[in-house]
Amino acid sequence: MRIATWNVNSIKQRLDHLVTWLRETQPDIVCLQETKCQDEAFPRLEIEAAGYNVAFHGQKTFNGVAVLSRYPFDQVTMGLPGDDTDDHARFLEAVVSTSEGVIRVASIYLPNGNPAGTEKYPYKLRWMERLASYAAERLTLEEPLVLAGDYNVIPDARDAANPEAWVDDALFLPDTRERFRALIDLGLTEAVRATTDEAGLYSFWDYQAGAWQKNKGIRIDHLLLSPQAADRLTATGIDKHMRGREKPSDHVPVWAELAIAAR
DNA sequence: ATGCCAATGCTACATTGA
Repeated sequence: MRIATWNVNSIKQRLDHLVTWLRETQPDIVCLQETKCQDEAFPRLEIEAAGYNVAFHGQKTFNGVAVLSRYPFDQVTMGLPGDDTDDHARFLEAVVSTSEGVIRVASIYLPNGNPAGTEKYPYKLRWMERLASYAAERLTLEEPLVLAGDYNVIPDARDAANPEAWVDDALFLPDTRERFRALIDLGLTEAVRATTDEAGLYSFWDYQAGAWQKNKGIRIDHLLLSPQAADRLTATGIDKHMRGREKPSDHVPVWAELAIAAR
């Protein structure tokens, strides 16, 4: 089974690309971020017509997450626990049933945190701590669990074409990377790094300054796997070609293949 | 040091993103 994550930067602007990509790559479960769409306007019918169940959690203008699944949803939960005052639509957890049991998946849109000198950065760090608390709790279930999304974290210098350009950025600051490491250290496996040590693998290229043409990318979209999911990891990939299409998202899909039979 | 580009909401330009 293939599980993918993709920050689409507006579901409405990217609907044609999304449906084409679903047909081409046949993922079983997809976590989307930055849908930028209120729930009543979500293009549910078009996605259902492509063969997917869909759960979404959006808001006006910004943020917004969704999960698409070829499997039926047993359970859908919106919002990351730990702060009732946080009204950003950045987290959606779904439990799906397969012939080999349940899989728990969360679509994550972790706060950017820039500029780092403002209240945006402590919000990011607190959000990461809430995510770690959630992950620690879920890991006790000993289920296949996939936390997939736009983490807004460059884990390592080899994950940026020009790491020097990011040293003061909220995506690469030591506190950011430490908290990402702490999350991994709970017992999660970062799927792409579990399958390759290659440098030069990116999931985002800025629209500005010819970043795509110069391949000045960063790798910030990740899939974190519980031990029960990591044990079944067989392959990962980054659908880089999607960045070269007309009117692309600035992010591309990242996916992991798990040895769990499709229906 | 700043704008570069793209999207939203709105219909001028501010805000957000990374």
